[in-house]
Formats: sequence, structure tokens, C-alpha cells
Amino acid sequence: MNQDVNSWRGVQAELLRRINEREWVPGSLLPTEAELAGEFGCARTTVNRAMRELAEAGLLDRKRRAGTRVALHPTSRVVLDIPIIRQEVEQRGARWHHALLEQRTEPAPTSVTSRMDLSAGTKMLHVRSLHFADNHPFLLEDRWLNLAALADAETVDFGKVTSNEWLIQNVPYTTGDISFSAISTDADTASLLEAQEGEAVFVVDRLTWNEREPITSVRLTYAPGYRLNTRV
Amino acid sequence: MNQDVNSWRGVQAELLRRINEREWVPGSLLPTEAELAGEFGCARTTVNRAMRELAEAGLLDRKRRAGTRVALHPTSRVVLDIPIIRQEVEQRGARWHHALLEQRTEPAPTSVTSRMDLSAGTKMLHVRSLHFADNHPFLLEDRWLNLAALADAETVDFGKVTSNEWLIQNVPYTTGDISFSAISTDADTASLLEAQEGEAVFVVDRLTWNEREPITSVRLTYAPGYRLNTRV
DNA sequence: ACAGATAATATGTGCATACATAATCATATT
DNA sequence: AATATGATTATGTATGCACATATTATCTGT
Repeated sequence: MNQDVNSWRGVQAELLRRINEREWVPGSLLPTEAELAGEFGCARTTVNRAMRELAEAGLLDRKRRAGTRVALHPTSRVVLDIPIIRQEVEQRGARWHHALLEQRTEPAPTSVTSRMDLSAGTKMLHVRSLHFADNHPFLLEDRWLNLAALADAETVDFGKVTSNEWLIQNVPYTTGDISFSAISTDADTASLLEAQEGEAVFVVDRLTWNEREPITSVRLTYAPGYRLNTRV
Repeated sequence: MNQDVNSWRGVQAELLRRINEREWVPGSLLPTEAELAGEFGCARTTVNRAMRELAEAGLLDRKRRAGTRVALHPTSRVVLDIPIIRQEVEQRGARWHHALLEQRTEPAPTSVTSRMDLSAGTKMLHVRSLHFADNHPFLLEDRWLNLAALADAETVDFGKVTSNEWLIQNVPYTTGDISFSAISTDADTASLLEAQEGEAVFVVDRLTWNEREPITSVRLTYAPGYRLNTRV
């Protein structure tokens, strides 16, 4: 009974079929929930649930009173699961370890303070560490922690706990901006990652904050050849 | 009345608060839906919806009879909206156009055929085109189309319709693998993108197939400086 | 003590109903 | 013609109820 038309999964499957097989072309108006419920012999609630999820997935556009239409530009929505680094390495079947390069309170560069909306020259906790997969450099983590939000951070030894894991354990709910890009390595980064200077590397910049204030800004510079994979 | 405790959003907000403020620590067992419904003075259905979405988001683990627990390893889940290129350019407030560089049926290189699970040397339709934002090169699209799946494709003029838009209009449901990486430009690509040879660029490789067969393999090489942004 | 049957229970889902809300349409007013 | 007003309607959500399903706990016989 898992795919019956009177289950919401069944209804959803049938709606999907009609969308994919162009029975309902992009932009066209669908029957109302009530009509579909009649056709499928189920409750409107069931149709609603099926359609709601398709709308959340971006396949349908719904408006009260105006009805439901097949989305014109189905921007495919990709879900990336961002694991913590240790997991990412171990998932590849490699042994993980990390080395703390630097842990020091110092004035942050303006590139960091401006992004975090703090005044220039604010002293922050700067943590740099290198993560390894099977003893090869995997990525360089360069992090700035906002001491105004994380007073305890100064007493932690990030050689024992990674800053990432410490944050997950100790900081309540956060939101964040993430951006992915490609850069050429500078000499320092290249030597740490066993890369050649100027080689292209994949970079993730992440800015995290809670309800009231910025928490941390981090740049993850992956060793050459790294690929971030996902499936639609 | 949007955040009342007897609306599912209100319930969800309250549950989130308790999770974030560690009233319910990771791994701990939550009260049952019925109990929470009693506490909040709402129907179990309402609590169910609130909790269901938190479970989908990975914050809760739910099992029948066993109850609901706060997830131990909240792998943050990022949603990337991948728009079609034209939209992406226009969203930045730039004028978009594109130029077809090449459209030719030819044997595909093994790097393509192997990924698509086709025999080496299969003839495919090769389409290369350059997308512009305000007359500056934005990205290079290098696409291979499986003619066995897309017989009509050979008759299309991809100078008029982009291959991307043509595929969306003409190919039913597809799934795909996407991978993001950083590479150094070769001489040819660099000149097309007005980049310097060897400069780091952001690359998206995408492989698409339907139920039975591979459809297309495409590499999008962005001009230097491109960033892919999202929010958690 | 152990395996297997049986009961208990928390979540998962469907339904009928009711009312809320936002967009649209039709009508009346200036 | 432009604008305000109210009716209409499709979706959004809450509720009480019923039953399905997966899992755990308990009981039973050997």
C-alpha cells in the first residue's frame, strides 16, 4: 500500500509523472486540490501534502486563490551534506589526523572584520591547522573566532580538539554563509599542502553567526585535486 | 498568530529553542508527540508536522515505538539552488548573451565515455559555447550529448537555443551527479575566458541521465573570480 | 535460560471538517 | 477612468479520530 494513489506518496508520484511527461507543461495551471482529490479518490489533505513537497522542491509554484502551476524555471535544488572534516576523510577510507599550526590572539585583517561586521583591528583568536588524510595534507583550516562571543575559546587547546568540533559542541544554534571558489595558492599555502605555488585549489569560505553576533569566519583550502560531489 | 504555540511553526520554534539552548541535549529522548501536544494545547498532528520537518532537516532522529531523540551528529545540510545560466547572469544585474563556438558530431574522449558508461569512441554531439555577462566572458560550457538518447538533438541550432534550455524543454525527468572543483586553465580556455593561462578557475562537472541511459555530460568553466554562494 | 509468540506503544498516515489567509474578480463610488 | 469595497476562491493550517507500521517489552512454554 506504499504507492497507492490514495497515499500521499502515490499521489506525488503520479503528479511527478504528469509533470515529467509533459502532460502538464511548464507554466500551465493544475487542477485544484479539491479536483485532484476527487480524481484520486482521496482527501484534499493528502493532495495538499503531495503538492506542498513538490512546491518546496521548486517544481510547482503555488499561490492562494491563483492556484498551482508547473514551475517555469525548475532551478534544480542540490542538497550538499557538509560533514565535519574528520568524517569526510574517514569516509574516503583514509586515516585522519590534524596538526595545530598556530593559535594566537591577534588583530584580525580587515578582510575578516569587514565580512564579520566588526570594527577594523579587532583582536580575535586566530587558529590555523592542517588536516591530513593518510599522512598527506588534505586541507588547511584558517579560522578567526570572535572572542566577544566566545570567551571560553581562549582557554581551549585546539591541538587536542579541532575548532570545528569544539564549536559544534559549545556554541548553540548558528546560521551561516558559505561560498565556494577557486584560487591559486600562495607560496606559504602551497608548501603546507605539498602543492606547487600558483596551483589551483578549491576553497570554502564560511561565515557563521548566531542570533545576535558573528561567531567565526573560516577558510578551508583543500589540497589540489579535491572535488566536492553531490547528486540531484 | 503566526508564532503561537498552537501553530506548527510556533511549536517548531519552541522545539528548536529547547534543542539549541541544550534543554534537550544531543542524544536525549524527547517527550512523545501526545505529551507535547498536551503541553502546548494543540493537536498531535500539529506537533507531528513540527517534528517531522526537524527530522527531515537532520536535527532529530525518530523511530516508531522508540521515540524521538536529538540527533547526535548534526551534519549541516546546505541547499544550493542551481539556476540556469541566463538567470544566474541576469540575477547579477548583467545582460546575458551567448555564442556558439562549436556544434559537431564526433567521437567523444574516453574521459567522457567512461563517466557516461558508454563504449570508447562513441560518436556524440559536442557543443561548446561561451556565455557572457555584460559582454565579458562569464563561463565556458563544454557539453557532450548522447545521440542514442537524443536523436532530435542533431537537428537543433544551439546558437539560437542554449543546449541547457533545450534539454530542460525536451528531456523528461533526469537525475544527475554534480561535482565542483578548481583547475588551472589551459591556453585555449584562458583565451576564451580572458584569463591568464594557468589561472585558477571554478569548474562544475555535471552528468545527467534518465531512468535508462545517460543523457549529457557537461563541464562549466567559470571565469576567474567566480564564487558560488549559499546560506545555511 | 532461551526462543518464539504476543502485547504494548510511539510514530506514520489518511480522512472529514472547519476556519484562516491571500489573491483575484466584480461591483460600486468618486 | 481610476479607486475603493466587498465577494469569491484556492491554498494554508488546525483538529479529532482511526488505523497502519515498526519496534520494543513482556509473557509463555520448553
